[in-house]
Amino acid sequence: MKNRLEELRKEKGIRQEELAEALEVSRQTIGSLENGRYNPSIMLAFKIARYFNLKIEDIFIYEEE
Amino acid sequence: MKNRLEELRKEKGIRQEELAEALEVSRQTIGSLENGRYNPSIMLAFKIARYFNLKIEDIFIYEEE
DNA sequence: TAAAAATGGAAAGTTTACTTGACATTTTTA
DNA sequence: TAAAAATGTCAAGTAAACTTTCCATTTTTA
Repeated sequence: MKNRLEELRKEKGIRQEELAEALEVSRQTIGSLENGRYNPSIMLAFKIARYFNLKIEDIFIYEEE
Repeated sequence: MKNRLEELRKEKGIRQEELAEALEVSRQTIGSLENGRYNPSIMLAFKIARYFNLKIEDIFIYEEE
């Protein structure tokens, strides 16, 4: 799964740490998502989508495997 | 988080086991999702949405806490 | 209405999403 | 260009999403 997190965060002009605080997760979690080390839980995906005013599908791009 | 899994599955007239096979998870996973014992991973949520030809947000209803 | 099929759900184990802490590298700013 | 800020990433621990196995209960069918 790919995602547009880094791109969207930079559009907003905020740091990983600020996004992490807004979403109530650690900075490392944001870094790990941006760099594809793992996928978000569905709860976190919902929080991210709400934060950016987008649908989950607009941020996270599902790919088989 | 609430979801419409049971409702959608019954509309299709299929058993938990059939849905489980289609999604490549165990029957217990389907049962656990339908009965709210836990939330799906985002990968499974994507598979479910694709199976029913819906958006994740049309199946899983995010609620705070 | 008895047998068969479907569902509910617990227990114990594995994997993955998360945490905190620490330190190295890269980027920005003074 | 040196210091400060931001990011990358590892390690070790916890939590939650899965698995398989098993058995009880409910629903369907013959």
